[in-house]
Amino acid sequence: MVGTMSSDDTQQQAVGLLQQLGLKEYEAKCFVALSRLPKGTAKQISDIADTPRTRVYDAIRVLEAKGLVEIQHSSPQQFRAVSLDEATETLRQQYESRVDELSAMLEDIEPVELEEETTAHEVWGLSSAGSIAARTSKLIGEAAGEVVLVVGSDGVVTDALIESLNEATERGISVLVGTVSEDIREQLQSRVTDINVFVSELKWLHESENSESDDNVTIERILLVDRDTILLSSLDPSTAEEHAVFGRGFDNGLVVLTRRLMASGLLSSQDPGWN
Amino acid sequence: MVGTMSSDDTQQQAVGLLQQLGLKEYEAKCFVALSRLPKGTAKQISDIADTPRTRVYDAIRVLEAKGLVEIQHSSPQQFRAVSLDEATETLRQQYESRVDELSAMLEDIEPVELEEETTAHEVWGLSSAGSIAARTSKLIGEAAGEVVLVVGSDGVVTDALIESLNEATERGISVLVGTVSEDIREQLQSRVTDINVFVSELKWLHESENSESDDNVTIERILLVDRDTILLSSLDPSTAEEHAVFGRGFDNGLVVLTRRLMASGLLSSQDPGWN
DNA sequence: TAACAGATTCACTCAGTTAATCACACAAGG
DNA sequence: CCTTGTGTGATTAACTGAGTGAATCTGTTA
Repeated sequence: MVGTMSSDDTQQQAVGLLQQLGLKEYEAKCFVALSRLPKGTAKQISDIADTPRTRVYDAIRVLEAKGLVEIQHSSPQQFRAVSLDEATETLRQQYESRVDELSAMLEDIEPVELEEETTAHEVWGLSSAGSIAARTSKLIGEAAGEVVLVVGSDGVVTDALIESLNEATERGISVLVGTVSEDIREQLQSRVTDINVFVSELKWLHESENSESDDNVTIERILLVDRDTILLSSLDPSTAEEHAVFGRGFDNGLVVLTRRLMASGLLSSQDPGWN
Repeated sequence: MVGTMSSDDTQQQAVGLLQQLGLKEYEAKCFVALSRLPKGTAKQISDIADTPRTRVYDAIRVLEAKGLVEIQHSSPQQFRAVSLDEATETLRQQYESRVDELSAMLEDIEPVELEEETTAHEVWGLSSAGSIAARTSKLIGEAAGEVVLVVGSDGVVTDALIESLNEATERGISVLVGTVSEDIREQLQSRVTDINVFVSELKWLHESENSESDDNVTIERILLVDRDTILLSSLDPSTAEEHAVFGRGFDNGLVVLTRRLMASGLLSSQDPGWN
């Protein structure tokens, strides 16, 4: 049913998004309603937005304070939403400034006792596709000599990733990428210079894991940097979430395992029978 | 007391910002605490963050799902915040994608009944410095022939404004700007080509408004575009908020008033005795 | 002017969420 | 075996927001 969505559904989703962006339900509903009218009174908004008319005023007041709505102080009052461009720009700027402010503060605070031991042998878990992607780029950017990457789906191949890879090859880093499909292989080969991409036949990685146990989670990325840092993420089909483990240290168990794996994969790739 | 802030205050503010960015109090506190440590256990976090230890686990779980924290599944569990860069980047991207998605949806929805009458004689009010600035730029960008602007403080002179003005002069628009200080005048004259900037002696605009009534609000901007559109904003000293009125239509009362005002100001500016 | 209708504000109830505390199961070490 | 500390879950209290109706204000009409 993707692609076919009732206007009502879309509206509901927009309300949800607005709420995630910090608005209350009434505020979100009123704004969406106002976005559909050149201008409107409390009554009109109340009808369209399906909110108690008596609360429209509160909601609009908040929206006005946030710079999303303008008010005509007549009787009855008229309201109208600022243009879509202005609204998104306003929201964006508010958020940017908050993040910047926060960033500055945290930089100020950070200095506390820091007695660091060797981080070796540790394995950390992290979630959220966004932050895993960010970590991927960061690690590629920090590579000293070699990057080995296996991409499990085309969702991994973002502009940011391409950029990271190009930046790495320019630094003289050896970049070797394995993919699951010819499509992805071609795309990477053409967009990244001096890269070595091959289509992997690692069926045992992507096909149903034998029979029992794992409810067929799929490997999304494997990243091995300088043979001592590993990022491995998988896609949980039930929740559609991406989870990753991250390890560092040449003799970290996970790193060793993956290194062996990659080594065997690399050898196989030279093998004619390997495709 | 600005500039001198206890680490504790800063921490509290950071927590507040994080909450505005969508985190709960515990989540925010834990993240700030973790930002001060290379890594930490639930107990350490609980001590620093001043949150019940038994609730740290929940909070961290949420943070991990949002991509802000990574977890080492040992005993005891160890937690650590992703780097500041990664964190802000993650937050930024989440927000960006939401705004983009929202933008797309609202564009889809907007078409509802639109029977527009003449918008003349209406005066609209809007708040939020950010959105007033956005509106200012938008109006300058839409100018057909003439822009008259009075800036009441240097807070108005942003890069975005400079850009709008330059873009306007390049289109052949006549741009005339009045300022309150020689500083601002020089800055504008140097950064915008083909602009006419003068220092206004409009004391009656900026000085205490006579005696009673207004608790000395100050005029922040006056923008008159093509002699038929006006944006006038003032700064409320008690709340430090900027409020604006916006009117369109050649015979709109507010527009007429301002046009007369500007006209007299412009004439005076030619007058040697006017400074 | 009096009465009226709609517009607007305010105060209140109810429900869901979150903060805060507690009780308990579990593991490691003495 | 007891002690210490970790981790999970249940419970209560405080708060926030949704929803509703009464009170106030406005302009209009009889």
